[in-house]
Amino acid sequence: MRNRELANIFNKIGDALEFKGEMPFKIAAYRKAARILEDLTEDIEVLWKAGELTSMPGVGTGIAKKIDEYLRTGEMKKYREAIEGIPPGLLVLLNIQGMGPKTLRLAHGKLGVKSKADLEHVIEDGRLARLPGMGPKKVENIKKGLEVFTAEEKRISIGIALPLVEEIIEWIKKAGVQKVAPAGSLRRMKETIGDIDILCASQRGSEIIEHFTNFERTDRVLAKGETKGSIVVKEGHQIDLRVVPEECFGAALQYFTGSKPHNIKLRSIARERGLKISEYGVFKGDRRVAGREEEGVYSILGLAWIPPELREDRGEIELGKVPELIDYNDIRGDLHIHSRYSDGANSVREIAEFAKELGYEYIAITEHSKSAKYAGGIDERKLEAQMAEIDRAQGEVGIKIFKGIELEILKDGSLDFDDDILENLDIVIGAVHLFLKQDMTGPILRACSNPNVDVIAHPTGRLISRREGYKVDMNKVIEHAASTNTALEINAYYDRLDLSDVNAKRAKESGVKILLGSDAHNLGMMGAMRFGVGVARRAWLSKDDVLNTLLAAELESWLKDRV
DNA sequence: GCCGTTTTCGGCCCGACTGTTTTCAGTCG
Repeated sequence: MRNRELANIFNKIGDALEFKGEMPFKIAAYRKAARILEDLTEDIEVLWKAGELTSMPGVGTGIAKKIDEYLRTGEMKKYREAIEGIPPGLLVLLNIQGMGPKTLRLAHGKLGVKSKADLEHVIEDGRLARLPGMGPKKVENIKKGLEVFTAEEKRISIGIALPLVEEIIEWIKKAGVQKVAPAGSLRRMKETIGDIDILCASQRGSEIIEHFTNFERTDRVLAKGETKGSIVVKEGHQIDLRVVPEECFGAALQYFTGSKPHNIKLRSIARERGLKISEYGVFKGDRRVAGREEEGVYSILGLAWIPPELREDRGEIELGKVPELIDYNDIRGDLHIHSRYSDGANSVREIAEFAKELGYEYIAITEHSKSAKYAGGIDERKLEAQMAEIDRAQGEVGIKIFKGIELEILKDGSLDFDDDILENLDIVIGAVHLFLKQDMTGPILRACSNPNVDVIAHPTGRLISRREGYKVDMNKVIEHAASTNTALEINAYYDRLDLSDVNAKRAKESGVKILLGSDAHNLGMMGAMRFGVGVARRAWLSKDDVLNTLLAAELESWLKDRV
């Protein structure tokens, strides 16, 4: 897949043209093309070979020609021209808060700034502040931006952000407000979150914000006004709170939830209808015609309310009706859990009892197998012993416990246990934890072909913002999983969330069943299931696409009959 | 650069904030 490669190039063209002061709409067109490529679930080369590049809205003849040129020759003349004369390392400075294209061009043109080091230098010696239009405050801002920039790329996993936000929302409620809600990418349940946005309805703006900034783990207060406050908590994450009047809450929630492309499309629909949308409402002339409720914003545009997880401008607006999405309450059980037998912290019985508390009808215990030495993988004898314990716990707790294994897929695609062992298990989850440096496509395909392997766990092996994952051709895996009726897992552990939403969407479209597994190693981690559900919703999955929404008996027969 | 049966040209989403200005440009979300 060269989608991302091309997206990067178009983004860089956007940056370069912006720096050079090119027409804003041209720049927007390149950025839009980049985004389309990032979101594209199909391989761009497939569309290219089929001559269907311009079938993507946002890709016209100009962009299509450039994609074609690049895929044919590995080069793009426009890109070369765009970055011509711009020192490498200059454009990344556009990512500094407070540093836009105009300021950067000024600093480059007048002071010869070519790098971050140069920039720091002209800040220190005061030359930047003396440029026309600049001043001490602006420079101070850029200086602050530089501090963050150094520690850049610290998007937070949804698994960290959501509990933190819930805690802060509880705190805000103590100031006596009713309506408080997360917004932004957190509300859209994106796998990682940049800024954390919270919205609240009240007439007492400054009072609420004062209270907000006194949150117990506040490290620094960045801003404190009547409608907006901004803090950095001790863990280093920035949280923004906005306070709007009650009658604007729906419009503001819609507005701050985004995504940006989704909102842009809504506003152009509004414009066609002679309406104007802002965070204060939908207006016909000066008259507010919607804005108290989020639903109203959509309905006045002739649209049904769209779940936040879908708001990415990936066709959800044109769809005209709300697709049935899976809900957390549809989940009847967790089928990827580790106990003390391998590297988990709890006994089978403790897990079963906790699962019952969560309202589950069933679970599966899936230890690591023997080659996973680092995780205390179990051998055949220990597996045998565990089966007896599972039978006992099942009788005592009164919840269906499937006997499973998270089976190591080895270098050559062979499996850690023999088939006669696997045949006696209810569920076998094939997984790669070793040989992370090599291309694991072949081994995974071979594992799918084994009729005893029901599921492939965390198929790419990525760890969000820590590890890219092993090499694997997901197109091939999805295709083969579809033909062997092997399920693919959305691993709900917040560092994995693998399959990603994009891959899961593609898998669904190919007819592959999805399993949601917490991969829990202690009771607390079982709660991660909700993050997995978030990914599933972003992937447009319905209840029918996900295996652990089935009743125990239905699941059992799926596992037996799937080949 | 993209787009369109009211347009093949002339539009393209919107508002706040900030700091630098004496009326507005730049940046951000």
